[in-house]
Amino acid sequence: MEHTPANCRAREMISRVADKWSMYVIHVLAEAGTVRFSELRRRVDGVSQRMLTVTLRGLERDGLVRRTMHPEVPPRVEYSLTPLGATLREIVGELITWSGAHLAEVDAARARYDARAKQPQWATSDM
Amino acid sequence: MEHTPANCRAREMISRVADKWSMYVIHVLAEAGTVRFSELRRRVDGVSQRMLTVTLRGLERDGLVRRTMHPEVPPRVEYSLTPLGATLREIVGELITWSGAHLAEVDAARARYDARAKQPQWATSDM
DNA sequence: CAGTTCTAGTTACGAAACGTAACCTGGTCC
DNA sequence: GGACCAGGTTACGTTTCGTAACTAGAACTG
Repeated sequence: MEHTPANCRAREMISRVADKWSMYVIHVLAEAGTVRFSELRRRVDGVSQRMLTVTLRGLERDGLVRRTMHPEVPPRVEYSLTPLGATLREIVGELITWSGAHLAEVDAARARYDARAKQPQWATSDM
Repeated sequence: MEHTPANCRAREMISRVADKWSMYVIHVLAEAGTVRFSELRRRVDGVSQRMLTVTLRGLERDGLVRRTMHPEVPPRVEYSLTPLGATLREIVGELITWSGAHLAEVDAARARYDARAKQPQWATSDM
């Protein structure tokens, strides 16, 4: 895979989508279908109201998420994945599956790394 | 996919790996095989020295990247993907492919969104 | 023999992103 | 008339990030 224009732009796309919340939101929307803002906030554990707004705006702008506003009082706004978002969702799903599958290995690697980091220099690196 | 312990931790894993530079570095390492620090810096376009160091440390800690230091002067340090990193690489590759494939759609969606955003409220939403 | 060059970082500091908490809208309930 | 609802926005403090300067120690240069 060489440095074609497409994968140069890919870098930009990845920056856009590869942040903490975007993937999480896509995943939750994929699970839940159509969801209201506050329900989404409840499901995306740990997200702040501001970051959820910001993330959703970005995803909406990129055509990954559809935002439907019902002009009522109190307001009702529903979010769902667009077809485009659904295609990305599959990859996010794989990433989650991967995480589940390799969790133990990562934990082990971390433990090893941290143990080694605690050792001063003079510990012979006989690994 | 429910909220099992594994996919709860998956959230943590995603936060870890789903940042701008980690994916990019994994991708470049996958392409290049074994690479020295400065070569990597040249290939990962736009990364600062500090962020490359930080990113590599994180990936190394998680067992995704192997760091081999040759105690010479000037120092020589080589980085490569571990087998674990290689499995993740496949998903990153898919994400890049996706980006290339759907670039035009995303651009179009952005243009639409931005055009609409410029319109004041009184523009009837007859899309 | 003093000064420059090399790599792979680290440190200091300003800028940008992020999280927390308060406020806003305006119709309904008490 | 005050509290409440949902879905935000704004203000502000903290954490992260990017830029630039500095470090090591040997080798090469003048």
